[in-house]
Amino acid sequence: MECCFPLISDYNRSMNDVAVSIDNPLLAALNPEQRQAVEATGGPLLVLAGAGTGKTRVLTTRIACILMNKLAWPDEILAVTFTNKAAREMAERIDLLLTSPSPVRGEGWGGGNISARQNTPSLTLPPAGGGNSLRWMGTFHSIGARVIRRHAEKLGLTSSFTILDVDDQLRLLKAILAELHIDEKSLPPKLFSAVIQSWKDQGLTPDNITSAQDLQAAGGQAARVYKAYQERLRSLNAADFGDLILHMLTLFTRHPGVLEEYAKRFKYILVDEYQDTNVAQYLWLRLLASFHKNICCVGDDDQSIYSWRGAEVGNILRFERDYPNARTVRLERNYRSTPHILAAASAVIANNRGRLGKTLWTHVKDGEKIRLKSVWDEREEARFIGEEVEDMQKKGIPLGGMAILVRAGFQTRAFEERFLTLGVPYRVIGGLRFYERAEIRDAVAYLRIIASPADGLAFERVINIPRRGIGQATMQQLHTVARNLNASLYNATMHLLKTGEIKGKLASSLQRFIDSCERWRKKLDELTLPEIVDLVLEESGYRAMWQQEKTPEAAGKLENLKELSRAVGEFENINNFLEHVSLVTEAANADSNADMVSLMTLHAAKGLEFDAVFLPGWEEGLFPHQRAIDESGARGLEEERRLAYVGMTRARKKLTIAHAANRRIYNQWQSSVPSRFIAEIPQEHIETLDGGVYGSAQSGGNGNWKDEVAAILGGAPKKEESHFARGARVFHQKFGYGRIESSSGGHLDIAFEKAGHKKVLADFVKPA
DNA sequence: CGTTTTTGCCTTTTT
DNA sequence: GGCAAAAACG
Repeated sequence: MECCFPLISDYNRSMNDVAVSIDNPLLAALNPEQRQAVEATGGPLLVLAGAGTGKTRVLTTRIACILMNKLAWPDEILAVTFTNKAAREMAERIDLLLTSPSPVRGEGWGGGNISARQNTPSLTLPPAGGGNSLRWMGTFHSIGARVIRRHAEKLGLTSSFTILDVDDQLRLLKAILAELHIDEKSLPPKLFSAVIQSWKDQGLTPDNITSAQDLQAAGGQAARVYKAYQERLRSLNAADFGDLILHMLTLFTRHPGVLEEYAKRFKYILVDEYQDTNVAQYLWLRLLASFHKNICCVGDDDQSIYSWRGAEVGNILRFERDYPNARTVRLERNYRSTPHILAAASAVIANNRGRLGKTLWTHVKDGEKIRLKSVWDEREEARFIGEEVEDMQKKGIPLGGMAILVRAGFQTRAFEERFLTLGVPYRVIGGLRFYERAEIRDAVAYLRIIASPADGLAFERVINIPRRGIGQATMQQLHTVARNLNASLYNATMHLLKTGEIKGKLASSLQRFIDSCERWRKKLDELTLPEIVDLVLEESGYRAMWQQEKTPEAAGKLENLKELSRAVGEFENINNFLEHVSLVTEAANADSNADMVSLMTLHAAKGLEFDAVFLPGWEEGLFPHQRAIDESGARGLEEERRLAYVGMTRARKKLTIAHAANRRIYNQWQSSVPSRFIAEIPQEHIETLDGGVYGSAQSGGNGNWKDEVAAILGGAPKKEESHFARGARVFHQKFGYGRIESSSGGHLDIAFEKAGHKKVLADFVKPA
């Protein structure tokens, strides 16, 4: 998709070149590079902002300066982020800059400090960008939704289209697979969902699926499923997350007039976390920037950790080629970490190739070395970190200033158990989000039916929750009738009731459901939203359903429902609320101000910082993760390394890395070798703690300790089993290459590439 | 149609 | 090993 926008002119040039006044007090608080990035308001600008170098500060000051110098009105600035949190934070900080005459001085109020941040339940907050009337500040998806609603009819939708969640998507795909007679077993809906998602990330509509490789995806079925899926979405007046970007591209390329309107409007475009943009987002930005060309992208190629979600580091690497007059500013002065931490992180990331390259430095002189701890297994790891946490707390570091960052979700369990026995307060960040909880989705589905009865997916979700005696057979009948009449499930139900085709108990049950919906809809005008929610939860019997269940989970669910009815009060109407709930996905963890240790994945930690950071599980196979290497080879390994870099640079003062010799994964003991990333840290930045199994092997300080470790492991119990680790690639004389699925007592369960699944004796297999 | 049993998952997941 | 979704059963 080439940029097809012909209206390139320089009519606005003179205005853009007005220099931001030097005596601006906002600039006084910046270092020279930051100031450059803020002052270069005319033309394309790439800001390479290393971890902890104050990129949010640059972005917000830049916007504040543009406004103060009246280079543009607030609604002529487009500022895009990836998360609602980032958008909200930016809005707050711009407000602060514009209202307080003398800005807060001091080094780096750089990244977000979780203990200082109000992590309030965002369900109740208004959409970001409200306060300072920056109407076009938000996430790619929220801006997409807004643009698409405005021009919905050009895309075959109405302005009230619904945004599907992942559940809805899968349910829809499942129905389509059934219609197309595609076997769900061999080609599961999830596979199609992934392929379609990745196509949308690349900006490919069904008509654009032409490459041989794409046409073969998912057994050669993906292209036609994609087509059918998009048709179904349109007939349901719905869009999925990917569509929120893809439809904008379609809109802009098919209707140049619309593109012109937006491209002319946005005199300044700012993009946060540019390294995380996918191709579709990249194309979209390029179209919008084609007129004024005042696009400022801030990012860090070393922190690109979402390629598996379609992010293209290439976007940042090619910026200078795409915008010939682009300026590049590097932010390299780090305001967060001590020298040892910075040097270690820099040394690790230096092993990656194809970087744009930055050298972080700090004026801070002192600071501790990184501490490295070897432990026997994950229980000892948890015990060690638990002790350290208590120790640091005694020394005055609040629990809220500590975090344990893991590669994979299951790792948090050992720590949770440990903290529970120690009585150390902790919180797990990530995991199930508020709106993803089943009870919230159910309640929202009821609201969706009230707001738009044609919402068949919502109808299907709750028609039998609580139980109304409507099962598969009835649903099938409803679907058939709906298809024949070209009507919604809701209308089909009404039709069947009218004609008397459904009788008896079933009919009265359905009738009651329909009557209730009608009644609730009529009340929309008289009652407030919380009253509506309460009414629906009460009259539908949904709340009663959970009240009858006397489990602790049920109590939690009722709490969440209460929270929901409280939260809707903040919204003007039901549609505002529904839009918000589909686009905002943050956990409503109530008392986030409490002093607690944070447990999260490395991915979830991006953008945060802590006084003390613990990085457990630095073992080959887990980190770098075997699957990343298997699936993406050298590229996968480099992304794992960036993840290591992100993790290390979260720490302000204390950084502790740990690795275990043995780890139980899915109840199988697996012995492991320390992560190669540990070996990439220069010795002079490491302090090796004793007490571990092979602490002595390392303290020798020779470069060969990896071998020693392997030797020690050779003597560890269950050697045979660990020799063939789960996931390891092996070779068998008869069956060829394969991957170990499981092993027990010398018997291996192997998925061979050619021969399929086989059980074989370990003796007949050797590592590939 | 609703219950019980069996099977199949098991890296990360900004919206 | 543990959990959720499908299949089998009543």
